Amino acid sequence: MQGEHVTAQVRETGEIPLSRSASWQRTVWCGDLRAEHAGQQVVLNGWVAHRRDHGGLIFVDLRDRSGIVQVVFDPQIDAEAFRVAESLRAEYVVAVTGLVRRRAPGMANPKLATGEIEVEGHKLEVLSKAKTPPFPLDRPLQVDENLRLRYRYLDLRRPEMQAGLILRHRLAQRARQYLNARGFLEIETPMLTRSTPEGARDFLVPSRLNPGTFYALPQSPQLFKQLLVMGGLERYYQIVRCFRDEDLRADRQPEFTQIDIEMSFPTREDVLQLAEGLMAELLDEAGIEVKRPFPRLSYKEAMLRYGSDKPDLRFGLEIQDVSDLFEQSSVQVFARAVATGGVVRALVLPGGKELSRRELDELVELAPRWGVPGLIWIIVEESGLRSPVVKYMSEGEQIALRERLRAKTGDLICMMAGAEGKVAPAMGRLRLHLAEKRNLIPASRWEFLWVLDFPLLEWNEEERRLQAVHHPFTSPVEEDLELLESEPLKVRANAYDMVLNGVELGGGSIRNHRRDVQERLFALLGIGPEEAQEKFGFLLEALEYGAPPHGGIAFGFDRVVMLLAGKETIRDVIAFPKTQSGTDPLTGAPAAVDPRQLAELHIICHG
RNA sequence: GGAGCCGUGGUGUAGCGGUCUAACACACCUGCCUGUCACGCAGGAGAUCGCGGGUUCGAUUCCCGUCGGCUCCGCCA
Repeated sequence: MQGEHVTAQVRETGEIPLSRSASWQRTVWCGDLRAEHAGQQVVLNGWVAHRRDHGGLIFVDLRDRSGIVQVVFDPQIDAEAFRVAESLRAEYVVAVTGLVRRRAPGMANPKLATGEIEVEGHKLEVLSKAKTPPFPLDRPLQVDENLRLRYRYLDLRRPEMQAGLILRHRLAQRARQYLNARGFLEIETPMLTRSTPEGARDFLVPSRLNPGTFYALPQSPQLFKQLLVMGGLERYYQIVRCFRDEDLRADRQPEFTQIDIEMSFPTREDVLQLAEGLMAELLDEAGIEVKRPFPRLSYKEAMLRYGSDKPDLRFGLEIQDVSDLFEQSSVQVFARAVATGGVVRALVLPGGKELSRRELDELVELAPRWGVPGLIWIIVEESGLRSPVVKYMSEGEQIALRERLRAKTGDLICMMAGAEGKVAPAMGRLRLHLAEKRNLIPASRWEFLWVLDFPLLEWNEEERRLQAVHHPFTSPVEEDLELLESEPLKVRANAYDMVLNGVELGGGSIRNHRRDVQERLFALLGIGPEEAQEKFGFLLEALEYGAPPHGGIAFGFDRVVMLLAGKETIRDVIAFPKTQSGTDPLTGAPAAVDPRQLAELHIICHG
């Protein structure tokens, strides 16, 4: 890029080149100008951000990717340039030739990086006129997102949007640099691949050459990266687009980007260290220092203490088990829960006495939406506990509860009882709800953690079968291997998830490199020998030709950028994202196609 | 598949059964203005209140449906 060269020269020598090959081409970027450049002749290219017309003097804020600089047009300096400046409007694209000069004392603008100087306009050329933009580009944004997406090229001119994409670029480069330095090779994998059972819904691509058959876009390059290490490439990475045809969320798009990593002969520890190092590097790029090693929690402990497999550790409100205190209780919901193998869990909101009766009732009403029938609140008063249920609780239970929870006067205790699988996540929701409501989440903290020892399998009630928690290629923990057929739900996986501030950033595992184990897993997942052979035969076969032990991890790159850019949705760090209904208002995708195209693809559409 | 919130000049909002002939700010247009930087001043133009139906003497306002956006649940190995 010529512009980059311009910048390099300016930064290294402070000298701005006199000209480019064409007279209107920039010799320096707007945002690079400083007091040291005063007295130098420059040519600027950019967009008119603002025009302030004082009648006899016109100020123009000229914007390019690097920033904004003020250009002054004075009829006594150049009458022709002044005349052209009078015709300028917002977003006109111009070339300005002029002289950098220090602003008069008291005239500097501390809000601008270039505020010490301004450019005296000598020549002004309009390269491109512009209609009035449909929404303002110069102030904190509050515009319907549909409109922003329809005019994405305008939205992208906003410095805030550019900052997100620039950070994204820098993070991607830093990741590559880190992995390159550790012997990882960036290798591309197919976008047109085969659909496999398990996992998310695939996007399908019809094959013209093979009527009635379809490619699938990859949900991730999982199998290919395993085949690459089996192919002896040892260390692989890719910053790669992945596709999943599921419903969208603020942090989920149908196409998204992963930093995908796989290596040969690693221990779990090797992968964790590599991943921590990578994240530390990326946060450093964003000017954030992180504490290492990252704390680790087992899945079980995470569910107990935080009611989530991706706990937000920026605040407390830890959940505690109090089942044992209520085995014999006259509080029926508690006693019955314990008697039927369930649990009683509690958390303390310090100072929660401030909540109004109305707010407490609201919590009770929310409980069913979190999947449990109810919630019991107890306020710790100086005189004792106050709660609708307190009359059923014995003196001993009250004392034991307070001591166990270390609840102080003025605190609120929230409790739920029932099956552990229901209560734990509901308590997790409650914990997040209270933290948000009470503003307990500090914005500028960066709390990483690893969640380890996930179960390998879980029961899918709807399909009445076992399914992989992570994916079917994850290996079981060695000691648990013998339980695989007898007690499959107790088998732990060699898997790990990295969490930052309650957001799942990435996950991975040590894979199966033994065919027999992989086949046993397929069998448990209800994939019989024939189906396994048909759909995964290539993998099973590869496992027989000297597959090294291997494992890796993949990060949701959009989420990393989102968090580091301080955004609330990954759409703000993706140049051209889709709406929640999966459409692109800019291009109109998805759209109907010509019947001839369908015919060629051997496709007939219904409805 | 489900729940919630939103939809009013170009943008963001106010109005929540009748002086609404729809208000305000910004943007836009015209004029004035030589030190502004979200310039200022004066004037002007610009809206079938997302769409369809219903209730009512009367609907931007209430109800139902529908479309679109967002948030969430389900879903996302």
